Amino acid sequence: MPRAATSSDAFNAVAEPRRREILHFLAQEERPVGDIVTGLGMEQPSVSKHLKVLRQVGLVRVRRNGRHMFYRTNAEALRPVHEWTKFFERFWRHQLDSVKEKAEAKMAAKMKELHKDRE
Amino acid sequence: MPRAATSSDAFNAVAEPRRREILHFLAQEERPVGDIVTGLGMEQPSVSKHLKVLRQVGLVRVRRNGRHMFYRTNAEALRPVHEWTKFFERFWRHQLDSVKEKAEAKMAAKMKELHKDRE
DNA sequence: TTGACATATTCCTATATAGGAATATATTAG
DNA sequence: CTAATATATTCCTATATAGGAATATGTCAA
Repeated sequence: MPRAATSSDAFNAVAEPRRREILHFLAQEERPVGDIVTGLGMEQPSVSKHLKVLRQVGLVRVRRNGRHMFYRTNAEALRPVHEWTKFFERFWRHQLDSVKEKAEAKMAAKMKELHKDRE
Repeated sequence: MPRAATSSDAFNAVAEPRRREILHFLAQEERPVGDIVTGLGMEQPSVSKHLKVLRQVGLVRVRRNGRHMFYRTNAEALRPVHEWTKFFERFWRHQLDSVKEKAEAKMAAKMKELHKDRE
């Protein structure tokens, strides 16, 4: 069995760095494809293909205006990814705490040694 | 060019649902491979392969104890994913706000109509 | 209608899977 | 040492890419 399709869900779609760049670029305001091409320095067919994947998983919305297609990021579709990682937040917080504790213990040991010298 | 390797970074590694299950399972405490196999109902070779990918991107740490390999999730390695999605949080918040505003506008229109009837 | 512009699609190829089956390696118990 | 247990690796195959090149589709302007 091969890997799940890039267009199967947000997790797979954002695994590609180029697509993350595009989502960032389209986060603030809608933009035509040409702006993405020049703005991010990618090939036009490549951008169109990435946009297709992003559209399939609902990460971008499109609106046509004449010959221009205006794309914009649909942030809502990123929530599942954010929520999933959020669950682990408390764990890395704890990890950081224990690193901090170790550093403090080390410092305390050093202070103690300095005291010894004075005795 | 094919897709970037699953072992190239956390984004690619967590695109696979099975690997996300494993990370969740190993978040609270370290466990031997056998526990993952029975706990999540996956094939043993499959679990070993997924663990290898997770190890390569630093998402899990291992410790040997006799014939058992104890794996645990290294949540810290998920921070880049969390931080990247966090940037979009304000956008989906705004989206929700505008939905809310529309709902409130609708409600206001209804109230106004009721008032009209009384006149 | 014809050209010019904007975007999408098709064709091509090398490559990295995920899972299943079989086997290899490592470690301990007796 | 040998058997048993725990985990890892190898071999296999179908499949979905990402990017490059070429081309198709769609829409407007004159």
